[in-house]
Amino acid sequence: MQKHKPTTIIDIAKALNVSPSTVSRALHDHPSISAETKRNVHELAKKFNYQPNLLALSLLNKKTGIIGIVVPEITGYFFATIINGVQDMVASAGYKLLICQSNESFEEEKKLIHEMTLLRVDGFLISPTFNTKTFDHFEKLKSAGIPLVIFDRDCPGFQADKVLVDSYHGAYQAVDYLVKAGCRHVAHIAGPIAIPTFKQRLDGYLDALQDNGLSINDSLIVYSSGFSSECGIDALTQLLDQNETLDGIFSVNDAVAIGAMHIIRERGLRIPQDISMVGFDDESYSCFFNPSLSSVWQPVYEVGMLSAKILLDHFSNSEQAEGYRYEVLKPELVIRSSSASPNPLDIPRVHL
Amino acid sequence: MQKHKPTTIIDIAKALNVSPSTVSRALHDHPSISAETKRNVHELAKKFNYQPNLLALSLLNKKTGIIGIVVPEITGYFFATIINGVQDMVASAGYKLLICQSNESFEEEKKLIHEMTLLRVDGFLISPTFNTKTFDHFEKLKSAGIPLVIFDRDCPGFQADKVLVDSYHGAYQAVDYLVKAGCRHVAHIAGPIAIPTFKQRLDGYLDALQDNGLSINDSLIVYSSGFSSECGIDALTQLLDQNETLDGIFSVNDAVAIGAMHIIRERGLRIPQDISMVGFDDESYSCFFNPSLSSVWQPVYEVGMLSAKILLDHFSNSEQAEGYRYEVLKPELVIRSSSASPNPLDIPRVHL
DNA sequence: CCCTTTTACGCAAACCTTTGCATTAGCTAT
DNA sequence: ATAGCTAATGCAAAGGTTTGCGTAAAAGGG
Repeated sequence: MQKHKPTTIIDIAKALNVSPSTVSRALHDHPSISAETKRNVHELAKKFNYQPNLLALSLLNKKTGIIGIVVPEITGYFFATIINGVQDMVASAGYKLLICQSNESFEEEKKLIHEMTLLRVDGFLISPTFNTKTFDHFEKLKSAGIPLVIFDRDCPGFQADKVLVDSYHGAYQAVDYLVKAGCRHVAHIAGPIAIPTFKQRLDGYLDALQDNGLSINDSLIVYSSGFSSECGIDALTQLLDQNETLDGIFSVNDAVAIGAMHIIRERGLRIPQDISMVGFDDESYSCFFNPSLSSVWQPVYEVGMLSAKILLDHFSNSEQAEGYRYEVLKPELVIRSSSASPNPLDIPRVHL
Repeated sequence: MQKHKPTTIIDIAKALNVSPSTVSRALHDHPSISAETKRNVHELAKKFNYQPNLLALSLLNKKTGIIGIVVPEITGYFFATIINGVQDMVASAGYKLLICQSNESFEEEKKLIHEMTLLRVDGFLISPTFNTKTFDHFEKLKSAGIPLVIFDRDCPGFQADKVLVDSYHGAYQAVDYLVKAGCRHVAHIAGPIAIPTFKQRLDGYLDALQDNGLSINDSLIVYSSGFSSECGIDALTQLLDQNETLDGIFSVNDAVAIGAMHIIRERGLRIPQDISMVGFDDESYSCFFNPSLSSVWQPVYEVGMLSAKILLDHFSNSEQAEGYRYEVLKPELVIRSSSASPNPLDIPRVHL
């Protein structure tokens, strides 16, 4: 494995006894280069397998063509699909994507952003950690003139372009549906309400109950310590041990819902006859559970596409339109068989 | 959003009336710089918020500190977890990761590798497309002296460092278990056998049957057109429509198995009483199905860690040990309740 | 007081490419 | 013949950093 150093424009220039500038111009088909020189250059470039050094170019142009994306995790349908949306959008504009995971660590997030700044990425797409309460590291980007778009998770008080999903609306739909389907004692497995997204889901739950004339029972709200199925197990164990009357559950996400369903079955209860269940996220496997899990679908791919689009707009229209974009996409309730039908005569509409 | 250009070492030099070299040395704590100068430089660097330009450095050192990883997809537990393993390993060595998806497209794979070469990534981790039959683009990397490690999917005939999982062994275990549990008519939902991984799973299936003295029934082998749950639905519909006797299924992966289980239930058959099921991959949700899905777990995270480690070794020991590393990791059968217990008295061991 | 070290720093090259501004030669038009 | 033009190319700077080597001044030794 002989390590040739890559051919440069200078190598070609020497071999042809011309200057590097001539070679550069020939390769770019500059009009003031003779046809013969061009031919020679192209020929030699092919022969030596010349590849332009993008580093040198980036240094010169002060742009790398790389977009940095920071997500809390890539495992899981949600962020992976957002990344797909981003990828597809930026690739079509000739940009490359540098993907990093913060693993929900604020320190990691700061470090990653810093490192990517050193690499001179042209812009950022960021979905902040749940532990991101201060935004100095984002402000730094703004004052350095590096465009950024926040997606999926809001940063209250921080001004920037944002692409979010209307969690409140999704939650409201889900709970409203449960109530209209006959549930009178709907519980909520909530996420940490310090986080806007989960506060919104809780609010949607509360408002939907109240708008339907149901009173709120605080002991039907249980807070999950995390977002894995194991947390769902814990949450539901806690809930059932309270012995409250209970005929419906709105879960903060599908993974948790699945853990919860496991416990429901284990206690000999039936879904949806005894307890209806609605999740959030519409994971790819949710429709294959038994019973298939009703869930709130989010336009994840679109979030990715739109975020990327907004970022790309910064590159082309440098004349920064005043103000920041604030886009809120609508989720959609997908009804399957884990929740009772509103009209007992209806057969549940099963989505695959 | 005023776009300051970033401070350079030259700005500091001018402000202090010294040469850039002095600033550089001061920042690197070079011994031949006076304590006072160092103090001044550091002070000003902090004040101006100086950030070294990694592009210039990369250009100089001919290394970027970036590792390129090309995977067929990032959606899904398998590759996402491998990436986690890689990430953790390379981060500890100070490398950054450029993640790209080929979407199982050979052309895309070639294009991505080419582009990443232009960006001068220091090395590659590649899991080839199912459509990658020729390896010229890999050979190019080798002859350019760029180290690469192939993982998860083998490239027959191409010499390189490889980290693979022993699919044959996993499949053999699964089918051997099904037979010992009493299944006499074990079907296999196979992947495309043009791909070594799936050929191995098929071979494991065949050998396990024969070693147990069972004959092979070709109509019990059905080929799935893909790897999603929808494909499992198709495959099993086809299988059941043949009306063959059938009491066990070994599926090419969990997603397909889940689609298959859906159909089994729909036809009024019971799992595992009528048909036992074992999948492959041990997805994170598999243990929450009803019944929970037995599966072959693969050491995914370890594949990532080891692949990255081997690549990193190339950077430190440039004195290339002769020959290529060829690592084959062992998968492990995880028995849950979708498969009958070997001894009817045993209660199935349920893994969470 | 002079020679030798040491201390502290500057110069310039190297990494690779692009591009505005010469520069050269050959031609045309006057 | 000569100014003016065009065609084809070269020069050099710029982008930011590191580093071997050279050098000045100060310090030390005899």
